[in-house]
Amino acid sequence: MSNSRFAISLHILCLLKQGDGEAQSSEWIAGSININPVLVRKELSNLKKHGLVTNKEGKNGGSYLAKPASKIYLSEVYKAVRQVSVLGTKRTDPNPKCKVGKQINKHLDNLYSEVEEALIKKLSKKTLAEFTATFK
Amino acid sequence: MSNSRFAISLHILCLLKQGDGEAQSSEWIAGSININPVLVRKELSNLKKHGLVTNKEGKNGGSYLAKPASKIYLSEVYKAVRQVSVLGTKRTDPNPKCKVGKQINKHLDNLYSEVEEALIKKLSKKTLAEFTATFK
DNA sequence: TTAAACTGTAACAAAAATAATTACAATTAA
DNA sequence: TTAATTGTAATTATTTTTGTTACAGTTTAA
Repeated sequence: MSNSRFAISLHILCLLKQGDGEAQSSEWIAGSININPVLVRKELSNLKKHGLVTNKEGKNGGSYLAKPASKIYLSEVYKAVRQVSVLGTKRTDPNPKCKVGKQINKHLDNLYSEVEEALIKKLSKKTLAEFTATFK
Repeated sequence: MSNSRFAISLHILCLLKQGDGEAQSSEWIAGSININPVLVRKELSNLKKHGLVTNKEGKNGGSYLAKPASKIYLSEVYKAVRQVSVLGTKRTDPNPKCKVGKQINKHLDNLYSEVEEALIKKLSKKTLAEFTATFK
């Protein structure tokens, strides 16, 4: 993952937690993260799809957490933004005529799954509430 | 990490292990991975810097493992190619005028370190020999 | 009932990261 | 001394990521 979706989503969630139930606009959120509001809306839409946020359209609309911060595990955030494997992907396929080339992808996939599992396990031990608790 | 350096490096190491001490040329390696030989040479140069491979220049030159595959931990491969944090990086800095924006990077860094530690721990449990052992 | 403040999303453009290519000097074996 | 190889710089091409523009749809409230 070399994009910044995890960081952006977590930042959004921190702001919503801090907002304490009040609807926060994507414009305001974008201002804190310092990115384009459209990107924020895209991430919000994704977080919504994964059940982490809810929102209101229209005037005075905005977003807020869909459940208490103490019930949001960081592993959920990871799963929501996850696209490719932790250890990267290759664009071209290896040479199937080579013994190693032919089999390596399968073995890499297995390895990546194991590693990702460990990562998710780690993230599932921390909640959004715990993460934000250390903010002074 | 959304580039494919880990996969490429591991692929190289598998080929060298299979090559059983004989020098393998970057051209041949590139053919198995199906990428440009110059990229292979760059990765080899990096793996060499990290003490995982050795090579011979000149005619009949090429690369081979610097130590037994049973002594090469996958965590070493990860550390050799690691550039940015597992969970991604953001290009722009958050707004320092915002309470959350001001502090989040520090907290993200801590979180990333913890997660990466878990990942490395996982990878340090598997050697190159074990990884290649399952290749038929 | 209409204007203002929002979200949602598509389409396109810009910027950055990644990979490929070309070129050639340096090294070594035979 | 020639052929096969590494090492590496410079350039180009491709892909991914991010930003921008535009506008339709929703909701509130004057």
